Amino acid sequence: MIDPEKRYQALLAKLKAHGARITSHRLALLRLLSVSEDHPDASKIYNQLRIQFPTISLATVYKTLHLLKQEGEVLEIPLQNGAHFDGRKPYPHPHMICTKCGKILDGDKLTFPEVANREIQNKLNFEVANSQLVFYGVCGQCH
Amino acid sequence: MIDPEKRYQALLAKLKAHGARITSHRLALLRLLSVSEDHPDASKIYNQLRIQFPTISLATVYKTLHLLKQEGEVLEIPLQNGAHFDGRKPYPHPHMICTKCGKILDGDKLTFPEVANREIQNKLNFEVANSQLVFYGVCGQCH
DNA sequence: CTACTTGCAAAGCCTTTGCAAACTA
DNA sequence: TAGTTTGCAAAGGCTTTGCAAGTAG
Repeated sequence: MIDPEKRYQALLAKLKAHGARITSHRLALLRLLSVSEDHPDASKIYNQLRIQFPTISLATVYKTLHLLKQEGEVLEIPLQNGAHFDGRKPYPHPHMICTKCGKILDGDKLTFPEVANREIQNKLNFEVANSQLVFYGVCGQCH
Repeated sequence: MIDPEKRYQALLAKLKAHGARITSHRLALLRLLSVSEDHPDASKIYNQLRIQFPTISLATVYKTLHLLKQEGEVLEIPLQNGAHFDGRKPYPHPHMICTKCGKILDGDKLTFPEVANREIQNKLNFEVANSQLVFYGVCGQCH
């Protein structure tokens, strides 16, 4: 499990180390990311932050997400209808999307990516650096 | 290996069975799809077809691709910078994208997706119906 | 004070849609 | 002829960018 407070501190430390300015909007975004288990998209983050900061703009959300992505602290999950973001587990991992309820499950404990990378290396002579693995189907609750 | 002529005939038969009208633009698009091993995007298809049909529009390309997708005869590969299409192997399969030369390799002979689906089913109780598996890295030629 | 950050509006991409004209069957 | 398909232009959704005003350090 990830401790939201620890994650928040880690994100904050990274921003500071990078020399970025610490604004209230950024702090709120870090807080939101460190708590969110649901892989929000930019628009959802924007709407959440707007509750506390009515003047915040979507552009600021995108800019800050971009910054965190560059620092390797946010994982972008590009889907057909826009990108979703994971600020708790910023390393590539499989995602399972339930086509009934829309939930996005994490597959960070699955071991098949290693099998995949090995097979791709051996059979295709292709050196995998990164991957984007999305599975669509029905989750246990919906089934 | 896929025989382009056979694939072309199969696509054509499917269109006819669907009751769609056979236009010269559609024939040219089918021909192009059945020959293309490089997973073109809509814009590339459009530019190729424009050589022979200078008045064809991008909208027509999208509409015809949509039709073929619905018939299950074209696979859409959604990437960050737009969708690419595979009209030769319209079933889901992994793709390897070389970050040096941009080539998109097919992984339709790889076996790990079965391992993946089984692991996801067993560990997460999630029933996979579909998947979109993209690996980024360096291909043999570029390495 | 200086440089970074913000909000706004505009623009960029890719894709879809509405509609009258053209065309297939 | 009837109904589909086409090209065009406009609009849609998501994301980025330019810039003047605001703010952190």
